[in-house]
Amino acid sequence: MDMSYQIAVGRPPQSTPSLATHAEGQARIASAGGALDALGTTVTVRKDVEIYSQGDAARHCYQIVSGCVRTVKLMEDGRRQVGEFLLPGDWFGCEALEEHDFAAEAVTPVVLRRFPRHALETLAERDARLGRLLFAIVARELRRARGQVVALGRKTACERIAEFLLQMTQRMPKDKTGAIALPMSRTDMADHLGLTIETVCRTLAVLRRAGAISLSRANLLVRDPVALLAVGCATRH
Amino acid sequence: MDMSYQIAVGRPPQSTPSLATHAEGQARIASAGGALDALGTTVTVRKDVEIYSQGDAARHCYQIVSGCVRTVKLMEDGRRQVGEFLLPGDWFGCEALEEHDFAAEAVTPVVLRRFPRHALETLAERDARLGRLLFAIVARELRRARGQVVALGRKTACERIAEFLLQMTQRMPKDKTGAIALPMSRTDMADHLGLTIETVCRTLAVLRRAGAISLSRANLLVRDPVALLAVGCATRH
DNA sequence: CGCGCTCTTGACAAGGATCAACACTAGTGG
DNA sequence: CCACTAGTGTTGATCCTTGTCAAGAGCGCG
Repeated sequence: MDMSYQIAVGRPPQSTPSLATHAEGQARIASAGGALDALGTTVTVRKDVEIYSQGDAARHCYQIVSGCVRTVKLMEDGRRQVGEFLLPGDWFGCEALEEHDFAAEAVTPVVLRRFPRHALETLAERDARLGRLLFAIVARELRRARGQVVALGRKTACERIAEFLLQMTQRMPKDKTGAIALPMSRTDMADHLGLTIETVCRTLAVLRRAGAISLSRANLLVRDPVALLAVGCATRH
Repeated sequence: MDMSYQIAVGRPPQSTPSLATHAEGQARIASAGGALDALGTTVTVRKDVEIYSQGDAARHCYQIVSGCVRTVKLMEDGRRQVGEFLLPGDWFGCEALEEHDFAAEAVTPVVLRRFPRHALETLAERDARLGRLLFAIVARELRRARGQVVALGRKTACERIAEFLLQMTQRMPKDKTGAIALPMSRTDMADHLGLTIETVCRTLAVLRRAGAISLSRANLLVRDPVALLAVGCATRH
């Protein structure tokens, strides 16, 4: 079987099986062969620099090699919504119709593979596997966006944060203690979860005091995944 | 040019040009010809009956002929989120990966065209235009979901309702006075907008008193689209 | 060492939720 | 045809989660 195009669902299977269905894996393409490689160019972007703006014509789409990217919608009055955080292996920008509706910015220094959309489309029409891959990427994005809709529409601050921490723990590489380094600031988290920085801080403090996590700045260790999963956030008060 | 597959963006061009970009048109397929017609079967569903459940294997996808459909996510404790309302011409269920993450239910009596997904996929691999159509449908869904994320994450109750009313006015057929008949209940609206019924009622009352709309039960007339667009919802109090 | 970040915590305000009562409408059956 | 009932919508009173405003703590960097 030709593996030059493949979708890996989830990271290398690691721990926490109860969350397996949450592992909204990244679609990636094995670098081995494929006409795709010839189309891409490698780009590096410094921290906090914009990759494209909202409203830009959608000429390229991207796959992350290393680093973390956020998608951002800015309202005229300055309110900000972070759509999602993207990690190595993740694709973004593929789904744009004519123009990008969100901007993309580097959360950390980032290395990307950049592909011209029209070339990708042309190739996809000759190679059905690539077509399926692109479709799966967008379908996965849609599922993730809908999960966020449920979180923002119907979950409490505590539930949103617990869910977010679990997701990040699934997606990020762990050190030997099982801890991860959150790449984004409190502001980014707040704007992703539809909260304020202060609420994020306070809720993290509650979870820490409850013994569910330990956290100092960026360094996060989920001590009690079950408690986080169960978050009616027992400490209702 | 072969028109058997086409994406019509927006309804027959009707009024309110300032919102043209909002008219997140429905992707539809002209009934004239196309191998697609042979694949579809017509289905009717009574009001409030489920078309598929969340968790169901995704065997079919659908296009609405008449009526209104909602997609619904139900949490274990009964909290409910309505993903979107779908109207004639709209597709749904195409984006599912393995199983549907939301249920689909008839808001009103509904007539559907139902297509087996695997047959659609097979056909799409031979006919690039159908492939592009399916991709565009999912991309459009994704854009809509992201708009909802911004609304739920960063907009006030009043802004969400104003935006919703404008969208519905764009998408629904108007009578000679320019009014529309909202197909869904207050509960559905509330669960779509991440609010309670009471807040929906009260906010509608505020907008009515401000002269921006007139509304009795389901009958809605937007009297002052500019005011609705501008909603900082002046009546902050 | 001190400046400028981001993060944290506290006090208070407010938007929206909850609880409760009532109004309106459509449907049902006598 | 009317009365009754159940469901949906509306409005009021009150509560609570989260936002706002403010001050301080911790950390990185020149």
